[in-house]
Amino acid sequence: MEDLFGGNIEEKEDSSRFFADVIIPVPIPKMFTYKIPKNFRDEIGIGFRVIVQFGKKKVLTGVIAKVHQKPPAAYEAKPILDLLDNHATVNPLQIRFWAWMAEYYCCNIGDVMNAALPSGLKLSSESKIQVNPTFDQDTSPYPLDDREETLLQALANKGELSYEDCESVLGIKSIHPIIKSLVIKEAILVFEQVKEKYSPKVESRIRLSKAFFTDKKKLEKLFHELSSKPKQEEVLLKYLQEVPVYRQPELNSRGLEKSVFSEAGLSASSLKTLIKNGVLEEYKLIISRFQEAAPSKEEITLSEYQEKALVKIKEELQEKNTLLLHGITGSGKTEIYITLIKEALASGSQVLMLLPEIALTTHMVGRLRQVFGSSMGVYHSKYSDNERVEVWNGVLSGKLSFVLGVRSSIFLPFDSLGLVIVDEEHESSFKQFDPAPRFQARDAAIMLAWLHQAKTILGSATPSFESFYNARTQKYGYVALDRRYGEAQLPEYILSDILVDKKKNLLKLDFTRLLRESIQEALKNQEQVLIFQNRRGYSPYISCEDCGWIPECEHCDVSLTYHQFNEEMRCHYCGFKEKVPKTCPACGSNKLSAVGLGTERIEESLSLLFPEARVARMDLDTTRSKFGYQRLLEEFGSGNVDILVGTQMITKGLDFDRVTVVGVMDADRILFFPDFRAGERAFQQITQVAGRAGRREKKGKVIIQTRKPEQQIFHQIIQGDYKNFYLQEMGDRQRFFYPPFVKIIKIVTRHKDYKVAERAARNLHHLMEDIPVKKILLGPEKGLIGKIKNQFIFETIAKLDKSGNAPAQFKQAINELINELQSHKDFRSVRFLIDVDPY
DNA sequence: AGCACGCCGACT
DNA sequence: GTCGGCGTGCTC
Repeated sequence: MEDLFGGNIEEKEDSSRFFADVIIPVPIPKMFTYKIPKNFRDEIGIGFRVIVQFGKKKVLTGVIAKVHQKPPAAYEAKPILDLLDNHATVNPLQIRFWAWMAEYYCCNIGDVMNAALPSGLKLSSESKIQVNPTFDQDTSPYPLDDREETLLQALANKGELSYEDCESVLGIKSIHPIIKSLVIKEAILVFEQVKEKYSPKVESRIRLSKAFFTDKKKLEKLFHELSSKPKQEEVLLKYLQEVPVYRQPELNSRGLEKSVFSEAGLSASSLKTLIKNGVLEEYKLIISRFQEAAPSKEEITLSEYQEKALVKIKEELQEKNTLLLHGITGSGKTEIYITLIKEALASGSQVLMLLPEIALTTHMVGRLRQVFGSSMGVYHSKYSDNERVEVWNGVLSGKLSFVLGVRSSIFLPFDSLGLVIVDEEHESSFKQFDPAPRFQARDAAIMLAWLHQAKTILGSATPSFESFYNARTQKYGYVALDRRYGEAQLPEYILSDILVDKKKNLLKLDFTRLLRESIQEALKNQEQVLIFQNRRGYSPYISCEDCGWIPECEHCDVSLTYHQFNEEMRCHYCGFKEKVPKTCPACGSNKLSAVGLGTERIEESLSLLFPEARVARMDLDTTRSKFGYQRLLEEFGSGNVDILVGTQMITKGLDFDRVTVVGVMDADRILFFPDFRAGERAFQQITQVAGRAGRREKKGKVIIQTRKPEQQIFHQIIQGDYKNFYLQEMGDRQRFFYPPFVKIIKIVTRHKDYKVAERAARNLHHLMEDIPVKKILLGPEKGLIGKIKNQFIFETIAKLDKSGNAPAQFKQAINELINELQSHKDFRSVRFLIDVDPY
């Protein structure tokens, strides 16, 4: 039977699968429609990765979002070039999640795809060259120079060369001109080759060949022959010793790791000979990059107190989808998490647990690994791309049903989440600032859980005001753990007045007498000390004592931070660095001095004040390497370090019994930061770092250096009075319209020309005033940092009514306004960024 | 975002 | 005369 188009019924079956809307990893607010070639119409589906041509030159990996039959009206769709998968790499739930994120955070779905897929799952297209088949050197009108000849010769041998190959063939860096010239002379063709970036880890293994394995007589004969070749005999014996194939024949198929032979000091050439003679055979096995670890059988025993909390959590989750677990440091949240995770897994659900990046290398991972073994995937930003692809595939195949990860792990291909935990939910690092998508992983995780009909638990000792507010207004469930686990006692807080000590001349190298004496005593008792200062480098800036000159970044509107260890001044915004000048470039004076306090300088001061102590520093500069953070932690944990100086990093997960003194160098720096959230952050940071002090039998001491000890917030921190602090701050938040009472959307305008940036921002502000939504607009104001990377920055803040669809309406309107502005020639090169819930 | 097409200055 | 600067328009 034939249909109208002359195809038979079988073909009609896939007539609904002519076209596909494809997500392309480019910042364009659209999906693109491609034609599905006949030969994979039956296989293709949502979430499959495909190769498509995009534009004239680019070949990209796309993800199918929709399959349909509607041909695009305005253009001829290009065909999909290839199908990369025989299964969906991304599931339909994820596509919905991506679409939600693009809409909510005002970015392109391609941006979300870029953030979501590990780059190993996106293909790279590599430019390669081949000989032009129509080229004949003898008849060519163009003469070739030596280099071109060499390249053609190499090409004739190899068939094709990548640009890198060309570089190594010619031994020079700039091969582009040569390739260009050869293309013009029609000697070569350039083509794009797509290649899979992910490469599985393979292991060489050795096993006995089939002939010898099945025929024992043959083996005996072989040993007879080998008696004159002791080295080969040794190798074979080693194999039989390690793999007793005659007693357990099934072992032979897996064989033995090749490296075993070399590690045993056996001859590699004898092994080679045995392989050549067909006695042994070598094969490759794809192995996991992650070590196998068996889950422990240990029972988690909860204290009576924890047990009660657990019951309450389950009760609350009957009614509410999200729950705030407000547990002070050391209250035993981890055991409760473990119990809940185990139960969720036992019921067949998947579990995702998010941690801020700096907390992910610590105690918690080790503890969970102990319980869940290698059935738990870990997704960390310091993992290589191959490792990430393996976690992705592990989730996809169902091998990993529990993942512990940083904010980007919300993008893993879960299909049946039952529980999502966000620990340390107040941490600002859950918010991605740059690039798009500018998402808040905690909020996105709640959305993700909702898509899966899963439950979310937010855990923190110092909840974000948003979450606490949601708990108090009954939107979230709420369970508090306000007792420390075991016998650990709450630390004693002492405020130490910097100004008083300064007057009495007791302030030495920025340390008050109280703090110095406390450190001294701790050292005497062989105890450890933590010093917290949220500023890395030696000092925030250098200044000329005679004329007041301060070195500033050439590209940004900030002073350069002085790093003493390499005598450099660095910009923490763009990475610009410069040597410290010998004399002041403004007045020639040589009295240049470092002003202010950074971790490096504190480290130095401590070595001067306590020459017998072993001091270490933990900040971005000392933990850049993959294991830098872990190494420092181990050093400190093993007692090789007496005093640890650090930034935010030390407020997380350090769980050491010997810490009895915690010093906060400059509490005012946190408190007087110009931001409505400064108080909230100060409370969180000081409480968190204080939580590191004194855990078991001994009470810890927390010494806070400040110039304004009378501030009420200190007394609330000291009393652990989160609630009253919250209530008081919330009064201001409500009066002055700040979150969580309003929704904030920040619009950032950037341009290399100050005037253009300002005018664009003003224009946009004007246009925004007419959006028919109840709102308060602030700005445009020069950014906190007026210039970053040579781009001037202006910000406008919109405060919106949270309820109803005002935010959605507003976002849509802004997008239209931005489009309108950008079609104007003056503002074409202006960048507008929308940051939803910027925090 | 890239990348091609297109129109005006300093170089062989 | 050309190489190349980056303004602007488009990508299924």
